[in-house]
Amino acid sequence: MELPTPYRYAEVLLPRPLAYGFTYEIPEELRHSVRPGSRVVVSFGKRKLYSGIVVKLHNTAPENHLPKPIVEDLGPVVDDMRVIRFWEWMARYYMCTPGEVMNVALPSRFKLESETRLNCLPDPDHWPDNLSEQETEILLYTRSNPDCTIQDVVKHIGTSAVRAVRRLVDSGHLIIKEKVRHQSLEKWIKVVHLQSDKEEEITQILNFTKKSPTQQNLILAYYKLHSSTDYITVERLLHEAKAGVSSLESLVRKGIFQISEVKESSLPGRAGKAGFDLTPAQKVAFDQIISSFVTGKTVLLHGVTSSGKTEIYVHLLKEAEKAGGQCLMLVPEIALTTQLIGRLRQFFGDRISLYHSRMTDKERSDVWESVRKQEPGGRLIVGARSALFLPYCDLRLTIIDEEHDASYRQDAPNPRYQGRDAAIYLATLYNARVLLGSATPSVESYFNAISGKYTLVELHERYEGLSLPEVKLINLISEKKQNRLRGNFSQTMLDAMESALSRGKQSIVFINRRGYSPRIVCQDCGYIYICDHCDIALTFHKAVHKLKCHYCGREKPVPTACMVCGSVHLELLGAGTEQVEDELYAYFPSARIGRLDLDTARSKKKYAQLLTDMESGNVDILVGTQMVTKGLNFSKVEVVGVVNADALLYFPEYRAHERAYQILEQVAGRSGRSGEQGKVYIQAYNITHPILSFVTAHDYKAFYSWQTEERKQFLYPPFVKMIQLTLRHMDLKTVQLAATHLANKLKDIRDIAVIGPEFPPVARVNSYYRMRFLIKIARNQSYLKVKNHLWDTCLTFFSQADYRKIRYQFEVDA
DNA sequence: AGCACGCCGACT
DNA sequence: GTCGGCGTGCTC
Repeated sequence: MELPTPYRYAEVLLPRPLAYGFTYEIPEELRHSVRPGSRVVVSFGKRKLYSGIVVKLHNTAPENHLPKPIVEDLGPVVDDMRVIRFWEWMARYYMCTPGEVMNVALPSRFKLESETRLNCLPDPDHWPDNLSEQETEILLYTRSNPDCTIQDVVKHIGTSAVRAVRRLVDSGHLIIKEKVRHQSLEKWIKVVHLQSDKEEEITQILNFTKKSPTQQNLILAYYKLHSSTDYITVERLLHEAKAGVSSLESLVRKGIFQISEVKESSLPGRAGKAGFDLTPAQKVAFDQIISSFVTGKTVLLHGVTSSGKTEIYVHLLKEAEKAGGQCLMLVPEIALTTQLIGRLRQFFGDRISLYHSRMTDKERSDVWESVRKQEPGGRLIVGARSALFLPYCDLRLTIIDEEHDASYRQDAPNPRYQGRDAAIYLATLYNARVLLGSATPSVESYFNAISGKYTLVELHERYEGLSLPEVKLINLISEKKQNRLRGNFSQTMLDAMESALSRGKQSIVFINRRGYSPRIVCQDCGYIYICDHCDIALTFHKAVHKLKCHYCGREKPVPTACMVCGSVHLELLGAGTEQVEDELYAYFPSARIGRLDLDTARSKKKYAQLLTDMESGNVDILVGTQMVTKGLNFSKVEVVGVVNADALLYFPEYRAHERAYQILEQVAGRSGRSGEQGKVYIQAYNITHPILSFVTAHDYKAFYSWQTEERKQFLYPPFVKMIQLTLRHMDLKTVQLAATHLANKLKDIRDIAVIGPEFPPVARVNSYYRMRFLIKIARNQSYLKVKNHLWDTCLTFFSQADYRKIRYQFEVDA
């Protein structure tokens, strides 16, 4: 039993974009249990109940108002206050509110919001006579649907019901109450035991079940599992014996098996496979990492594709596990569903837990609890960027795989943060070690390594003496002149794929666009079909026979004639994955072709199937977008083809070249992962672009110095800090006017350079016109000071009546 | 962000 | 008069 706290008040963080926590009074009877990290139910506003998190206890009574009492204590969800400090840091650094951070941090199971329930007076005799028709209707509805919500009434009667409901509530004819649902947080697992009085020999038990082979399988599977694990779950046993529930149930009825439910937290973790040896090169890198960790410095591991970075991670995790504490391994979202997890499971069994947004909320809150309580499954976490928010108590190692990957950045909604950078800050809170790994490090991280802030560890050798793939550039202009183009492919590339196919090898074809064709143009009047809500051409999708907008997701039917001039001569311009796939079917009729893009990967099942088929060699050619560049290892891939490199190189964005280099080098790295050297063919109209020569030579350092030169000259990160401010509104004139006026205000802020306002490449998205500013801040200026100043300026500016309806957002470290 | 409240124009 | 639309400001 804990002693009552001497504190009367609690600062409670609510899941709303409010600038700060609110003060509530802790009632006498809750003083022994409420503490920082507790989840409490509080009333907020007129009648709503929310669950919030206590961030602080104190005795300072609020000056201007009487605090409301805490209604209920739901127990702790955070034990270590560094978790809350991390939220507060993120809100400050990325310019949003702590409530918004908390909102993404907590699994929704922890976020309660009350619903208003309506009930009428049961006896119609007490209803007044002067009711309007609508009021009667509402009372009748609530009588037959007790505990209904206002939304239910609205659905039945219409929006106009809201006011009538309020009148009925005021006159006391409708009773409202607030209801919050509570759910148990403990995960229960069904475990199978052999009945205690049936400890006889296996042969004897098998005798009981002579007549049923499935039941015999179950018993054999039980003995098999029993020797290797401490407990046997129903799920596992059925899977192992390939049996159904019914046969297990009849064994229970016969009194052979017993099934009990236990809390998952009470189970010991299952063991994994024993270790393996690192290659000499990997061992050298491993030792360098360890010795840098001793000094506390962050390490950047730059290892070429297929150099075995994962093996090093596994060894580090093993060491860390032995030492105790918690480890976090961050990976890009997409890599989670693939082979990496399988490999980690091999070594760590169930002791490693996953955490990502595709999990169910139940699964997520289970992991949350096991991390908070440091249970066996809460020590090794592999997750996407959201795993940063788990309630660590003893974080000692953070590994960030593919640290350059753009998906570490969350760009909507708030908090808009860079997961890699936030992970580094999180690690400093816990004094944990950090390892960043990549074959194509981000310019920022490499800059930090060169300047001595990080330790640079390099792995130049590919695993098992493989050589890096040979890259050939194909000049599309000269191929065209020599009549060596077939559709989107040069003959050279097709020949290479043909040759691979004939020897049972696989090919990967990369094209940076999904759909069939990114534009439909009328050949007579030149009209291009664009989205009604965005300033962008619609993409033709053949599989679903629709035009799709890749910005807002809206779909339109495919036109048969031009909507402007009526001409039927509509032409498809440009190529996407669907078209390339179709073409390949024509060129290689016997080949098995798979397609991997957002459209085919949307279903988890299909995606997994595609990967399995690729692994087992049931697919000969894989066509895909950037998805094929991320964390996929297929040993039989010999040829990688890039259909059109130009499409990557000319984006009006300072990171475009970096991204292009990363994508090309990563996709090239998919080839030649076992035995023979891989071959990469890159088609382009301009083959003289420097990026292409860096990729051909696999020369990251040359790319880096070329790129930093460019950034230094034009003042881009890492040479300056940069914040992007975007304004949006449905009306073009309104945004333009506001942006011009805001520009004047921003001019007055010292120590910053403001570029803009400018229209982004796509000015209108989802019916909103956007204008943006780039704000550059010298590295030696106080970033926080400038941000505060910016924040205040915008707050005052946008509170003016004329601009109140303009939405604005900051992207820090844009 | 919700959500209530209050002001104002349209219509029975 | 009453209904519904919308702009404004507060929430411990």
